Amino acid sequence: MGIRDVAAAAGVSITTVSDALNGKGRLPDTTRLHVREVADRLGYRPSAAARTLRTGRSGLLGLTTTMRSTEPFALTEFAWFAELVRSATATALDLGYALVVLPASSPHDVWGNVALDGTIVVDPVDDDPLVHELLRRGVPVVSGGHPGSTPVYGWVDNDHVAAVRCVLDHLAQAGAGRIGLLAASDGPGAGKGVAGYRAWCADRGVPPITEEYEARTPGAGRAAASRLLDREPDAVFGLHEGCAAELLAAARARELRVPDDLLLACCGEGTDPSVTSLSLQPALAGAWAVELLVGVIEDAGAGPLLPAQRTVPTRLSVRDSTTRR
Amino acid sequence: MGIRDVAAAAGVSITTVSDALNGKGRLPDTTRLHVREVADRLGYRPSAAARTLRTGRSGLLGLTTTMRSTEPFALTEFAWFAELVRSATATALDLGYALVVLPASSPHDVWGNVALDGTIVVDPVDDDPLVHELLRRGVPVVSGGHPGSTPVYGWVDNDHVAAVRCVLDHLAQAGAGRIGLLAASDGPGAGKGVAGYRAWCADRGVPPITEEYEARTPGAGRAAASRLLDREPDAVFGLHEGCAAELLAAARARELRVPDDLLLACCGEGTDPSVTSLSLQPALAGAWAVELLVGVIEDAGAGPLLPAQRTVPTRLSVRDSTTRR
DNA sequence: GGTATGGGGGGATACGTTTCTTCGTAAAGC
DNA sequence: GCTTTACGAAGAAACGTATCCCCCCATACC
Repeated sequence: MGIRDVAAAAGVSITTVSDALNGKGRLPDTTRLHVREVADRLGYRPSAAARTLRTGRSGLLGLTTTMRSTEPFALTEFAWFAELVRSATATALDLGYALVVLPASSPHDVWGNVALDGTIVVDPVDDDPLVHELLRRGVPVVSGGHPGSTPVYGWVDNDHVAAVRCVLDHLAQAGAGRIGLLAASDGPGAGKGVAGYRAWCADRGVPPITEEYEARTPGAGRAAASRLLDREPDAVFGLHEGCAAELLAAARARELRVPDDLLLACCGEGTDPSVTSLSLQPALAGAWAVELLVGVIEDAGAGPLLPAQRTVPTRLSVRDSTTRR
Repeated sequence: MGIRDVAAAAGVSITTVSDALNGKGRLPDTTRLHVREVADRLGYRPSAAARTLRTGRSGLLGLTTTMRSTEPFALTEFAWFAELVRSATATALDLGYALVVLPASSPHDVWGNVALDGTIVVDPVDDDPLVHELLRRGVPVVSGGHPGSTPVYGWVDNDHVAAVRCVLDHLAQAGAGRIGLLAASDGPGAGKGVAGYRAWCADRGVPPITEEYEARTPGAGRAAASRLLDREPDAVFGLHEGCAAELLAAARARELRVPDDLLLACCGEGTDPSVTSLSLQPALAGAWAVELLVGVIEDAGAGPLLPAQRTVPTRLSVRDSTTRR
């Protein structure tokens, strides 16, 4: 059931059918309508594969991230990533594309088996080999998070330093004197977040109090949270999702009340509605990354466009955990 | 940079290159290695589009669900659906497929532009037109949730009646006498869930106490929860995600303590770690749906297989909200 | 009468694979 | 010496679309 059959049934040529169905060429409306009617009657559906082969466009965008184990999602930032993917999917669909989530590497060669018009790489490693491979194939790449030295067509990212400063300022204003930081050393933006914290401390002339842990190691978060509280801060800031839960548990264990004895704030999408949290707005990041990517794809050839960059704003939700009664 | 160039560079025929790269045909290892070496040196990558056109297989699975507005996810069951998608994606990748999430309908004809080897339809409507269209195209369909009268190749579903009974038994055992039910009337399995509840009540000879609301309407959940508590139950069961939060809020508003004055349990993925909840195990549902679908795809032609069905078990996590001190 | 003009439509090719079929040659079996 | 067998490899036909380019026929214009 190809375009040929439609052409035969309608008594016209293949060219005419293609033009009629795609609104191209110069055809009288009568012909156009006739062809469409015949195509409908036959239940004809054009082959996506053939169209892709011919035009070189598949309408498919890839989305990937560095991942632990075979899971396609980074567990450290599950809520953040899930929301980013949801938003990216919706935006892609709005623009006429479909989005497929792929692992950075897999036993089967999935990357080789799917034709991609472009790809979003979330948190690429430095000089990401996957990105280089994609660019070599001519697949445009936009990154989520600063791409480092990896050359890409564009990227979206939060201003991590400003974000950290925002939270710290808020804690200070709420009366905190000794602010501790808990971070997952392998979390996204960890380096910049910690650096921003140290810079802020240096500005104020206060000593930094930080503990880090590997998110992959079970129990490491709990232990680090406990170590942090050992150092007797009057406020704590969790740089990554999950930090809040660990800190709350550790505080409860030593009978510290939040916010009375300890102020608590964290980055992340705030599953706990009582904890002050700084949203990184993953929905915006996902949507903008897709918009950037589609822009690159559709403007291909329109001059040597510099890598476009967009900074995703953060949003601080002040809640009970930093509101002294 | 096609297979032709590789053939020319290696001094062999196209057939030989194809066979060498795909491990088919009868070729001495020397030839195979030589061809592969040349292909590598040239940086040759086979065209997924051409392969798809020729073989009729794209390695792509679709996943869709009935949705409100243009969002590709049903918001009522966000955590449930997100986890199902995550698990389905991972399983598909393990089996060598990629998964693309599509809306049931969209302004752009995305369904027509992507070649799918099969599709999972989550919570299809009765006699789903999308499913019929897919089947007409020859795309195998597996459904998540009972397909009703829609003909599909297989489905996965929870045993909603048993699930409800399980929770009610638990509440009764925990000392509940008057158990109220809160349900989103447009939630998945709502009909069966409520029916199961009524049946359970009938068995015991106790009057059912139910309130329903439309999840789409803002504030409806809060109002329904309040109405339910007006009827003075000593335990409440929220059939859908979000019910727990509404019920907790309503209980707090009238100074009922949980679990002392009111036992609380709900279905859902339990974002609140203090609420007893019955997980529908969306990860299992997603994985099994993919396995079923891939089975259908790869056994195509191996006899007229009856629709395969798998029942996803539920798991009750008993927590503080139903544990009397 | 000859030639622009423009609407309407068809032929043929290319996109890059996979695979069916065929072909030659050399060793082995009778 | 002649037929089987097996091996190694190539030719060529699809798969279904989009599109470049050309052709034909009126009408209109000089």
